[in-house]
Amino acid sequence: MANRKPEKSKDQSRDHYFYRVYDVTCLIPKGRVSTYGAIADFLALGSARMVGWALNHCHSAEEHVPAHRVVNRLGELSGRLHFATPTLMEERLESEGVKVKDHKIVNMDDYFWHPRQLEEY
DNA sequence: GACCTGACGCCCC
DNA sequence: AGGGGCGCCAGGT
Repeated sequence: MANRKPEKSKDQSRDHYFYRVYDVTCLIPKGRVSTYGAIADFLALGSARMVGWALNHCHSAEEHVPAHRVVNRLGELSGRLHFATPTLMEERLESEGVKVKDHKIVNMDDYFWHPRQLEEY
């Protein structure tokens, strides 16, 4: 995981990066949320922007990626417009027990989950 | 090939 | 304490 990927092909490393982002995203427990920065920090690859870029292509993934559990560091649903419908993201969050008010998660600190917590167990 | 933009976030004022 | 600037890396124009 800490090992940097040798350069191989650019396409391969891109797909690999996609896979890593999807993988971490799928680790977010139901009813919890994480942030672009936390995922970028955990992967130690690219930047928070690249996480958003990767998630933007999650429709290419065969398996369902719970992209609705990824928000910006303020708890705002900045990616909601990229879902099938503008309200789908908050609908999914609400259905998991996460309160959303005005496109923003209420009590973000209570729901925030950092991938690093996985290793602390 | 330069320039802008983005599902971001830190630093500075 | 709120707002703006800039770095980040890849794609689109």
